[in-house]
Amino acid sequence: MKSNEPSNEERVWQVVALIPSGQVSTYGEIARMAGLERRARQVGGIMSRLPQGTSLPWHRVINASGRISLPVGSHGHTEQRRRLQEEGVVFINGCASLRRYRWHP
DNA sequence: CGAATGACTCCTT
DNA sequence: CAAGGAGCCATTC
Repeated sequence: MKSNEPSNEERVWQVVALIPSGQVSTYGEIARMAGLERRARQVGGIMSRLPQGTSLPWHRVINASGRISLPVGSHGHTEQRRRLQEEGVVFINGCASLRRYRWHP
C-alpha cells in the first residue's frame, strides 16, 4: 500500500499558505522551506499553474529583489500589487518595502 | 525523446 | 545600479 508522498507542488502550496497577511516571502525562500533549495524557478512554475480561484495567498510571493515578478502592466501584476497594498504592504519605486517573512540578512 | 521555456537567484564585472 | 552568465529542473513542445 502506498504512502501518500506530498508532491513538490503540494509542499510549495503548504509553505505559501503559511505566509502571514501583510508580509511577503520570495521564491527562493519558499523553495528552501519546501525542501527544494535552489529551485526557486520551480516554485515560480508552480505558482504560474495555480488553479484559478485558489485560496492560497500567492500574492505574498515576490522575487529576491523585492519586486513583483509578473510583467508590469499585466493583470496578474496589477492584482498582486493591489492585494498586497490592501494588506498594508508599501511599494516604493516598484519595491515592496516591508519586512520579509523569515527573511534573514 | 531531446530542446526550449520560465511568476528565480547568485556571482562577477 | 545594470548587465551578463551560470546553475537549477519540472513542464511543455
